[in-house]
Amino acid sequence: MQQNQSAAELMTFRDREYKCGIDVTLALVGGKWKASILWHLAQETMRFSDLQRQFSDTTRKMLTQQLRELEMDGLVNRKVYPQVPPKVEYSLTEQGRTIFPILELMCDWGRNYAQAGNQA
Amino acid sequence: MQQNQSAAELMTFRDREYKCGIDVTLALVGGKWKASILWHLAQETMRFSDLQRQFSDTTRKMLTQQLRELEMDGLVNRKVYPQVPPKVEYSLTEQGRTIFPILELMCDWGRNYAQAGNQA
DNA sequence: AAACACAGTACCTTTTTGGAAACCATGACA
DNA sequence: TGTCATGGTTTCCAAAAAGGTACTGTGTTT
Repeated sequence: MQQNQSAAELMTFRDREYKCGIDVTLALVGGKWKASILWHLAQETMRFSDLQRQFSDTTRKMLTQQLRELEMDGLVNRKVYPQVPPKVEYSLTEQGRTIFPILELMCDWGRNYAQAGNQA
Repeated sequence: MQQNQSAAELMTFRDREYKCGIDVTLALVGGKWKASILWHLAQETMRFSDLQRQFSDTTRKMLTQQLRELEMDGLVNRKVYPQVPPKVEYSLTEQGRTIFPILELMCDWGRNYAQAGNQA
């Protein structure tokens, strides 16, 4: 009497098990920066230094860490131009683009929430 | 040349500032349990003990903590019946229900991702 | 020969989150 | 009188996430 929508199928992702797609999604984009990074990359391909400017309140280390994980998870492309000084461009993969509708809703919902909250 | 969609307006929520609605949304439901809790409550009102059964891999402490925060944030109702043994029912508020479309998308997207990933 | 630009890496510390185990309050019930 | 059920709280500890600072590599320019 408890298997209504997701039934008994467990999902596996990076050696962990998840009962629900929501948890998989959060594992992929639930950190402090990933969703925003994807959102920005959805607007345009960006170099590492562009991202640094956009996310000026984080460190290079955090950015590269998050980008590496997004890349491993197949959501982001990393293109290195063999030149000096280096040039590296980040963009969304096909799969990365499929998450856009969620980000859009999250963006609107959060903004509405903040506005409503401030009026109360 | 950088203000395309969210412009210069900062959002405030619980003494913190956010540049983007996405970050607000993640602050509200981005933890390890909150999104799932909302998802379950969207299906039906539940007593605390029901939630404990559904989330058998977490502790009472975490559950109450998350529920309290969701309540403070206006997403969840807590109704106490004055009887012994106690009976407490949790349900979504109006505002809590507005997040349902996001959760639905997240559920589908995560499930698709997990399936596709397992075939690769 | 020295300095610069870009895109990092390495190492270490701090903060946040999650979790285990024990304790509490109350009225009903045996 | 003692036990049970429900819905918690408290304290302490471990793990994970995030952050700070310094260092690296390499062609090009000065």
